[in-house]
Amino acid sequence: MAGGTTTIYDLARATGLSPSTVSRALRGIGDISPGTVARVRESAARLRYRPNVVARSLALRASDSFALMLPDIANPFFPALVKAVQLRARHHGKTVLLCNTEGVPAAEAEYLEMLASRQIQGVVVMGLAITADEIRRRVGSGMKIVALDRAAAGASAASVQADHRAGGWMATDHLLRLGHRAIAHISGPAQLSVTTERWEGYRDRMRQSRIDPGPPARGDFTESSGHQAAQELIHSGRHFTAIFCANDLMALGAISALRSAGLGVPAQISVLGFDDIELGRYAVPALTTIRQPLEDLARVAVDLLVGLLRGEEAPAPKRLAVELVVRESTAAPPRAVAGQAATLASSGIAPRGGEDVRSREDF
Amino acid sequence: MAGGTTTIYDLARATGLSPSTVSRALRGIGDISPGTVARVRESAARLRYRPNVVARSLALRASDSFALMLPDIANPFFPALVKAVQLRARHHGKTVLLCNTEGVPAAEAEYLEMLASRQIQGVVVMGLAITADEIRRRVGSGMKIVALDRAAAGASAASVQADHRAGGWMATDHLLRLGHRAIAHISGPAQLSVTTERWEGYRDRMRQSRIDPGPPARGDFTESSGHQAAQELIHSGRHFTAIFCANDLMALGAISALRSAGLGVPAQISVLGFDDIELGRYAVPALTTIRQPLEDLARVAVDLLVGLLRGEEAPAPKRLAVELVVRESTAAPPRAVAGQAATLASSGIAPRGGEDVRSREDF
DNA sequence: TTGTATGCGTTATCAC
DNA sequence: GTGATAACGCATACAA
Repeated sequence: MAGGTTTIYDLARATGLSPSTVSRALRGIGDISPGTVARVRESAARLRYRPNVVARSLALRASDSFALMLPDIANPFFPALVKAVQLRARHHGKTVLLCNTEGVPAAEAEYLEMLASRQIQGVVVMGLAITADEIRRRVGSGMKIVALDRAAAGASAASVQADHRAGGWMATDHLLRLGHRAIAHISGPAQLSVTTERWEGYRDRMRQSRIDPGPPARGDFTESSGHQAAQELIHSGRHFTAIFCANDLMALGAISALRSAGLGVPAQISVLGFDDIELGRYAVPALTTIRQPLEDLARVAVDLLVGLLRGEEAPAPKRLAVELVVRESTAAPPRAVAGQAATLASSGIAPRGGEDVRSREDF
Repeated sequence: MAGGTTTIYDLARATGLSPSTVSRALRGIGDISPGTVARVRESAARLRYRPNVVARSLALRASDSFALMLPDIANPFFPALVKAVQLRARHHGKTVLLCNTEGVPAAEAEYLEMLASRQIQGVVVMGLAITADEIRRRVGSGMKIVALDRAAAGASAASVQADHRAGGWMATDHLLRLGHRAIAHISGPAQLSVTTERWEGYRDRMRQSRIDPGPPARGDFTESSGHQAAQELIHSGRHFTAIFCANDLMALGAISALRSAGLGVPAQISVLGFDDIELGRYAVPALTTIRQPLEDLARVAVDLLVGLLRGEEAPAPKRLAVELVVRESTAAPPRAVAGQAATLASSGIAPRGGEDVRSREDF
């Protein structure tokens, strides 16, 4: 045990066996007698043997970890997902390397080089700027890719996504059923597929009720962008009694802006988010939202990746159902001033009426 | 270039040099002629050579990454810190492995084994259950440890912390200056040093004004625990006009509970947090809080660790200053009902008066 | 300034 | 069932 660390050579010496037998006994593969296995295990425990993962990776030309690339861990949706992914990864005996790209393509490319350097052959990507095909072009076809909550840009990648379009549809439907007609939408970054899909769901449901959806206000999924978008909406003079925000964080920002402008939520304006982050539950008012199945997404993504790593074929893209969670930020539109509830002029005390209305899914 | 990857042997063949010369040229160490360096670099670029970090780690018996262990990445304070740490790590050419312990000692131990297996010899720990000495006992003295925002439990570890005690003091001082006398405290997990220190700052400042601080309500730094603690405070019938919460997340939870109970913030009850998480800025009301110098903490911690890894001695524990950030969740206590503002009986409309008061630091 | 030989700890391919 | 032996790709002591 040179230098304090025990190796299989030490175990070989201790047991009177050969290194290769020790190696096999430790991993329980090949034909080894139960007795030897026991002996090896015993002295491994006694000598506090710890396998050297680095040496193993070198010999195997493969690592036991994979990467998780995401644009911004500061968005509360992602930490929860990271947790879920790590949990599932451990279930497979894998560790995950977190790569924060900040949405900048250069960082993405740099990370990919890094992964290749480390013999890492699998990556779960979320909201990336570059496509799976570009990834392959950069680091070779050995890299297994699973797109999480994002259209598989490039035919060959496996992917799981929540059904964002259905989510947009359900959100809008909920507001329409409450009686809203003037529903604004604050969307996310234009290039992201989730942005488009949530918007399409909204648009389709609006059109179904013969209402012109109008152009979305543009945000970037941060709280401050939601705040700002809502402010612009207010000052534009555009009429609306509800806002469907493309994620919870922007919804929180929007609520903040509305209240600062003297507009009650949900008394005057209803606000609906997307994701169902923990924070939304404790916000005041508690956020009505579309829940993404976080654990399921993580589980499916990791399992998919592990499958690819084992050499399995990429299955067809998977879609997971979302769910409407009705809380307190949505209510019926105000009765009296229902023509201009959202203009700055009407920022006094709201007429009661919306507060206690709770909606149910009943279709 | 066997199997698609280029090695230094390939470069040696391409340049007519030996592998060791190539190795040195690539790293720019030893005495090598400028000409050979250029030649090596050129063919490295042409053959798309990528150093195999795994092989290097094996040869060096050391990894180029370090670990960041923290209890719960779902707490918004941590993602921001993770970002800052990763940023600084890249500045040193290091990558960081994120270890989420969920506060369970078994997970901590398991992660430590994992680190040792990977030849990782440095770790930045936050809010861990086990001490630095226990870490050393487990994985040997080779592990370099930097405690971040936590007392260096065990003499030998380096550490950086914000000045939590001063923070507790400043928070309480701010409330006292606004005119509050009955100030409750919702604290964190008892075994954490930051919990104790923040509480001590609160206690000292209270005593300085000859007010009995009373026992703190106990939370665990989650929003829901803040919510619950505030509820219990309300139902206890105990009198208070302000709450100093040991972190922002609990403050947000407390505000939620207060409002649900019909208590206005800050009109009836002032609430003050700790950390200055992004969310607090956009909450309604915007959270008054004690700001921790996130980037500085991360920078100092990483630099400290890199120093230790280079064989430098652990310097004395470092303390970084915190800062009071006054926003909207604190105001003067209500005038009229100043005797029982916090009981459920008085949950009607609050007397005005607190709303527009803005405090300044003026000492 | 450059080359040779060896080791890092493991796995895999053979042979016994 | 078990044991030699040769990779894996890089770094380094030593020799030239």
